[in-house]
Amino acid sequence: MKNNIKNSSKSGNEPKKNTKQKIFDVSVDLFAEKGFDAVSVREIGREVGIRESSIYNHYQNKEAILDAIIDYFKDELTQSGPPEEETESLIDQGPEVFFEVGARMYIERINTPKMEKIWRLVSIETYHNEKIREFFKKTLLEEPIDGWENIFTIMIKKGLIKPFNPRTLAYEYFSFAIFLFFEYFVLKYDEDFDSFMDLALKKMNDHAEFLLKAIKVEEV
Amino acid sequence: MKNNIKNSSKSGNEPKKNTKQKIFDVSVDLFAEKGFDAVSVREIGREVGIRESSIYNHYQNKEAILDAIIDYFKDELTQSGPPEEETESLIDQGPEVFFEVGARMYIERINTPKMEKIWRLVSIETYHNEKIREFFKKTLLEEPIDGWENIFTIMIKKGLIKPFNPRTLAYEYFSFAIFLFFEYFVLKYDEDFDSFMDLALKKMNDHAEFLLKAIKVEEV
DNA sequence: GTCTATACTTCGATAGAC
DNA sequence: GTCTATCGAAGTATAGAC
Repeated sequence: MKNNIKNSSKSGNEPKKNTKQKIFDVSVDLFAEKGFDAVSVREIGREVGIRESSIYNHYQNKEAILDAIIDYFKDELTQSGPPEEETESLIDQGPEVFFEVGARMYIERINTPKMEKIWRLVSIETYHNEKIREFFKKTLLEEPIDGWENIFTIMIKKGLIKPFNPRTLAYEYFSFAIFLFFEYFVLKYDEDFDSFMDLALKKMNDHAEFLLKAIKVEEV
Repeated sequence: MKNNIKNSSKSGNEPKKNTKQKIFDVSVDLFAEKGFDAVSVREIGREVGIRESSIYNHYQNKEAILDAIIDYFKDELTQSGPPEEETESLIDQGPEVFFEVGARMYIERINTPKMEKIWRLVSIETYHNEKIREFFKKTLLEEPIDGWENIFTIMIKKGLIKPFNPRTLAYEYFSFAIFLFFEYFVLKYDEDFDSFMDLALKKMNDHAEFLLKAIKVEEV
């Protein structure tokens, strides 16, 4: 069944990769490297191995390719989202555990080379494209902030941390993640990184540890 | 003497604004609003009130206008830099005072509408232009981080704060400023802000207060 | 589904008259 | 220093043959 997705021809020849998929993948590469405006449809076609006019048999126009990429990005993020119901029980295991697991879950949203490139694309086109900007504001900033505010509220209720303003805590914690994204995807993308994810995870955990030391209720 | 800069004609007619200056100002407006690539030389000429070909009598090409803007930005930042020598004595007045004054000095680098627009321009073109990106990394990230590391080192030596890793503290403090810039200039620039500077100053001071509470040595 | 050919637009930049 | 006129390059997109 699954193979039918890749090749719908009856004779089942060698599994030639879907051209539409090729266009998608090539566009991710090029957009992430050069930015949307700096990539021409001709260039995409050249990399795929077809004429630019053939692109339009698969996507209505250049913008539609970008839209498809953003849709893919949204889907991947949604799927890798937090289980919701497990939040409470996870908190009960102590704030340290929660931050550790939370950061790992978040960073795992960049768990493939393709997703890492789309993160880059989103980061550098956030201003130039209003759809991306609104998506960034809502899904990558406001929703996480609300989520963390909620988590800190629970922690305070449970007496795990001192009663700071939970919204303040949410910003204190999460703004550091935004900074890490900006530092890596915008400022340092072309530099040598053995593994951004490992490094970011470590930095985020150090940050959480520092924050916790400041707000944790001492055990008696 | 100073007037000669504006109008070098002998007869001293009505003080007509320098065309080169007009091009500069119009370009700042347009680049900050739409981004460098999205603004054409024709559009700049139209706003200035001359043909696009006349632009080239004042600047060698479009890129040269951007370079001039960035140079202006650098000069303004350098001039408003910290006095260096007063750092130590300022620290002696207590960490609270230092953070307050430091944040104010920093935010005052966006003290004119023109500088605010160029901040925006820098923020949105940081990726697309390598000169801007290198400048951002060096002058707006690494140098301030080094500076704050130095300041925290002094504070620790003086016994004002607990002996955390000063570089960690520098990132804990300053990453929040980068986040504020990103949030404002990229994500929320088009929204209603009565005064970004007042709001950012307050947020930065709240952040400093929170940080201080965590690291300050209690007075005995 | 891919190709050739081409329409149409916009861009940065230059030449030369005034 | 500004204008008109124009060039060449590059871009998106479409029409129609195969």
